[in-house]
Amino acid sequence: MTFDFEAPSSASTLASSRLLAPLNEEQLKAVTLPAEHALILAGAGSGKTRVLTTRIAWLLQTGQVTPGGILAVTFTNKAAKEMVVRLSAMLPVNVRGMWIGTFHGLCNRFLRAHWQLAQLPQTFQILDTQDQLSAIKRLCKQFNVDEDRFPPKQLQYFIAGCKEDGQRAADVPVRDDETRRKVEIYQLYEEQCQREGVVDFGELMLRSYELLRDNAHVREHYRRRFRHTLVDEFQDTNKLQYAWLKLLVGLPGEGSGGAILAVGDDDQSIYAFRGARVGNMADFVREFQVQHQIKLEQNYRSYSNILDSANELISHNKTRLGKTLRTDQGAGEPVRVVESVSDFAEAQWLVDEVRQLVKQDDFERKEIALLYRSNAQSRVLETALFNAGFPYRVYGGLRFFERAEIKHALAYLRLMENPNDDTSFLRVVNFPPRGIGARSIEQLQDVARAAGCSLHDAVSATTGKAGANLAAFVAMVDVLREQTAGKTLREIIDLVIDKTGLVNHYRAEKEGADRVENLEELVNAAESFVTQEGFGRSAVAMPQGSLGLTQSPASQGLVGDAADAPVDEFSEDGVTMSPLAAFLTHAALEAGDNQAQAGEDAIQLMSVHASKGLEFDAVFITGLEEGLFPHENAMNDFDGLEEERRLMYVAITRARKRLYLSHSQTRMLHGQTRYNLKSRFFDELPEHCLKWITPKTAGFGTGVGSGMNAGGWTNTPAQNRQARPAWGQSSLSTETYKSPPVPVQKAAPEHGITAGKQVFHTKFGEGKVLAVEGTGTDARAQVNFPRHGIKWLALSVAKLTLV
DNA sequence: ACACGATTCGTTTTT
DNA sequence: CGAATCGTGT
Repeated sequence: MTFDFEAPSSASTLASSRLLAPLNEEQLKAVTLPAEHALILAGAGSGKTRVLTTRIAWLLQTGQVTPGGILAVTFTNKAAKEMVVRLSAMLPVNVRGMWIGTFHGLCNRFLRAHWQLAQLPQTFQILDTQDQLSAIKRLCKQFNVDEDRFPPKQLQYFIAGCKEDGQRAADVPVRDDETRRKVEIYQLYEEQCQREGVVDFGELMLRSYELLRDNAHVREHYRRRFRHTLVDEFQDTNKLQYAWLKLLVGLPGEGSGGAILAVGDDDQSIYAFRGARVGNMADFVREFQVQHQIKLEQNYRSYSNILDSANELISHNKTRLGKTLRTDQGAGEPVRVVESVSDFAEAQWLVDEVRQLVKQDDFERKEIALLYRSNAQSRVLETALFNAGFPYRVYGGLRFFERAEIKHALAYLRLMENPNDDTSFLRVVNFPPRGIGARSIEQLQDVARAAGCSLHDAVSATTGKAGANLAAFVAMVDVLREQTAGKTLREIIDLVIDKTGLVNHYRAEKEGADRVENLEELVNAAESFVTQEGFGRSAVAMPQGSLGLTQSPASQGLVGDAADAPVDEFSEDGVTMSPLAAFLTHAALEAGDNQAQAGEDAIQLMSVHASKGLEFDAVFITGLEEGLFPHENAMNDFDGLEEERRLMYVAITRARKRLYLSHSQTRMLHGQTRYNLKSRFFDELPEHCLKWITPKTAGFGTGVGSGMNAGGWTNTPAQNRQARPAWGQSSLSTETYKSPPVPVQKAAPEHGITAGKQVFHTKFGEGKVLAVEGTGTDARAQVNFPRHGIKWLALSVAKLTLV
């Protein structure tokens, strides 16, 4: 094996070979690429993180770069943290010198260092999604925006979308009145944020982008510094993030920039709905004239029945770069396919199967995942698991720093840092209640508006009893600020939650025990944030010179930055962050875990989206039905179905040993029973990898009523409680281990319209019935008309005739 | 200011 | 069906 890097010392050759030994040929090639732009197409389970971290380690080990020359970008804090952990396990390097973090974390770091250039207050605060929404609502009220015509949620979506595309209000093309108004509001929102000294997530990116765009010397500084930029999950980057990378590194011919190593998998692009642009991969190859493209197709996770299923499914997508996973692990068990009569039955069956997995097959509970397309589906599963006494853990709820009581406490802390933060001001000005009602606040807002100042500054100009109460509130915050000067973070937070009356307020509430506990937990979180400082801080701008390059040019120890330009904007001011400021940033950028269920060995429940990047010994993909998965709402945009298929691909490739695919004939949705066809994805899987293990019972009449069916599961009372239409005798096969017959009669028969049938509509013409739901006058049918698309039609209204 | 009925509206989500 | 929000009444 030959390496084309500069002659290393014998010691580092040894060390390198130790690093490189566990790699396969593809991985090795990727890790030891020359310092040029490269794209790694890393299939699921192909050792992507290993390549990324080994690449960094190898670059350092062979002396090609110093820690300061490394920039590694990820999407989640978890991924960033994992990279740091694995890297430090690989070699004793100063991880601190490197910039490893999320896009937003790194942008925050930029803006903290260059707050003046970015025209931000030094103490700017970060709005999370909730804060942003409430800021928009407030704005709408102030400017009398019709909230029916312009729902705040939609405005939020609009603004975030603009920023993801790198557009300021002035850049948005206006086609119609509605857009014009939205853009106006966007502009007003921007002004409000600027006045209050707050930035939302999109703004962190956009402001950082503009900073680089508009300041050539800053841009040059970073381009010279970062010799190697590594981007994880590149398929998830949006337009702005890619533009940011282009500025930060520079296109070929633009001089001093380093090399980008982008790692991604177009088949796992499942975030187009929030602005991700898979096209960035192709653009990257073109614009950076990428000469090195490597596919990692060796999978170390799953048996081939699982992998072949994934391969076959994804091959139905038209727009892909093309990639086929392979494994040496042998076929393994077949993929099991299960059909249930109802979502309750499905849940019950899952519970029984899980029990068997644990009892007989020695699966650990935490190695079993139940996946679903939408979070609403977790409820039935939870109920069944709960009744069976199984410990389980649901991902995707409120996270720690998003809880109301925590946000209240943080709002006080933020006000101490930045009194102009009106969002925080309004959150706690009357919480706990201190006699400042809506009337007083309106009055205050009028004053603030007239004076063009923050609510905090307007207080002194407010008179009367309201004025006195407000003055008292402001005084309290001011006193807290003074009292906590020089105190430790723990002491500060202790003092705040006590003196503001937060803890007492929740103590007095009958349901408040959890909230008190959470507030105490906040104190602990602060404590460990301070003591662990230096670990897991990758996404956070940290105090005291950890931002090497932001030191003044005269100072020593700039890593990886030999030729330093005299840039006086790089003041040390942005670097000296108080522990409190750092903690607030941490809270905003890292919302924390959602309640860890006591670290128990528990079954894992999560949406397919949330499962990306994880793996389990056994995976159940539930609710594989038309309309649900693929989701009906996804069928509107043209890439919708393909993204659903990628989602399914992600789900399948989570499984190591055993995979179950489950669908149900009926499902409760919005309080109504829906009759669904099984997902089209079943037709896209290789027959020989599958095994149908649901007995093909004769529909509801016998299968449910008999209490026990051929599959061996017992019906619960819950199932029997379910109202059910009278089913026509269906001629379902009773064979157990065979492919299922084509979708059978699955609709209430009274109108004769059933899923799968061809119907005729006077206006839309001929179409195929996809689903039928409801009964009597509520009955609706979902019909796919070739010319007019998929429509829901009320059977009592629409004239549908069977063809 | 708050509590309680009425109503509305239901993908996916990280930062 | 169930949550989250809304509006009215005390």
